[in-house]
Amino acid sequence: MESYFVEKSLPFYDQLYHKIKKMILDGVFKPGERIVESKLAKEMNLSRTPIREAIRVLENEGLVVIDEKSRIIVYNPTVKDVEDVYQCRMALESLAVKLSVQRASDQEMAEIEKVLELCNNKIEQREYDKDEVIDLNFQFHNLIIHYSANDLLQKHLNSIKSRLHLYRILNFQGDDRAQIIYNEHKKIFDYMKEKNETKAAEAMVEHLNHDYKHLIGLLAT
Amino acid sequence: MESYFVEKSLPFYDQLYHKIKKMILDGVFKPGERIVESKLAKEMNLSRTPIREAIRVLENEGLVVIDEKSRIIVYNPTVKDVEDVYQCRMALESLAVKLSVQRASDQEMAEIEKVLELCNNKIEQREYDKDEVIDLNFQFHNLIIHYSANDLLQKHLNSIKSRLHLYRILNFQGDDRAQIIYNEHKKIFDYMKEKNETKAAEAMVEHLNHDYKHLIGLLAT
DNA sequence: GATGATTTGTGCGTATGTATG
DNA sequence: GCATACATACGCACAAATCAT
Repeated sequence: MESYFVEKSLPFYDQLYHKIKKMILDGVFKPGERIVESKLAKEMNLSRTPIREAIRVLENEGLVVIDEKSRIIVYNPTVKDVEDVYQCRMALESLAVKLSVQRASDQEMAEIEKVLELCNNKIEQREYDKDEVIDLNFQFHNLIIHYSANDLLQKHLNSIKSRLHLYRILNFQGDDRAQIIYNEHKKIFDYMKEKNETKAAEAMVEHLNHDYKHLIGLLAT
Repeated sequence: MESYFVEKSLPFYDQLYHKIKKMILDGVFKPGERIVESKLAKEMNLSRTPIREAIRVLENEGLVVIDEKSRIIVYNPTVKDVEDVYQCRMALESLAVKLSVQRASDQEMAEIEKVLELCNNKIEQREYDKDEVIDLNFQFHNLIIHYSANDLLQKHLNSIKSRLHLYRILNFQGDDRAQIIYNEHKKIFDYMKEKNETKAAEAMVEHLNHDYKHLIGLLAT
């Protein structure tokens, strides 16, 4: 009978945290835009209390900022912020790769490889769905982070990923880097397979550095 | 007249966040202990509303955990957590050192050096105040982090520092490592002065690794 | 500016769930 | 199992600050 239990739904403040976060990352609320508690409350059919709790969490994560007049503003990154984020990302994701090399099982490695293969298959088609490729690339990074088996590392990288998502909303119009990215991912993975964590980490840093340069290029326009 | 303005005091939820955090880090609330909103509210002479908002932030930072019955529990680290934290700390503080080498002005470098000297002076006395030395060591790390001039990095390291503080409460009885720590700090700083960021970062990782080993040793007992 | 409408900060009441006896 | 005492989740009310007219 145990499998028939009913999930107790999460408290509103928790659900709201995820929901508002998603709205920001999906661009429903745009960077620099104001969020009004009372309006949100009305739209969601809830009181302001759980909404305020969710906002405090988003504030702590840096996804919203409280201005000097207590208004809630969606975080609006500066170019310096992008640099800061990428420096941290390189430090943390290169750690993630090293740990994954040490800790990922054969099966887990096979999973990462499968994502790479799928990505390669997509790219080889003349007409492929860009979003699918983006998603596979995202998965590649996520799997490595996940198999690093370091909860705190995952948490920090999660908050970094949120910010990256925001940058995408701000500027996303990729010229076609799918092939380049695939090659770089492949290189990282090959070193991982050889259990060469140093080289794998270096390849990751190099990859992220290209990504950074590319992003900065877009932001300059 | 402009310099005579009166500071607008921070909202309660914000003050409470700092206050409750301090109480946890000072050991007023001990790891594993329960915190009861309504009691806190009574003690502080406030309603539960701003307290709840502060708790949500502390929860997000991992300093308190909400258990399956919605109770607030002070975070109680496991040995695995210590490993996780130190891995992240090494990745991030070695980045901090590298950035500081690139970015710290001569004056800022002199400030770090002064902290080191003060520390050395203290140690050379037969009878010195341990807490003062601990504080100076803390300052050494803090200055390096600060002069890295990367806001996000500082934020992540701040949350890591909170956790380290908790470990101290759990187990703090240092056998005397003051001299060893000073030597390691000196080594890091000497490389910084030579603008050798790679060596400085390596020395930092080595230093933190010793720290980690030491802490694990204490936790084992 | 003065006035009414918003919006935020905070207190409080209540329902629901949990522990205790 | 029931009754009582707490705790938490949430809605609601009101004051102070801010905004708009």
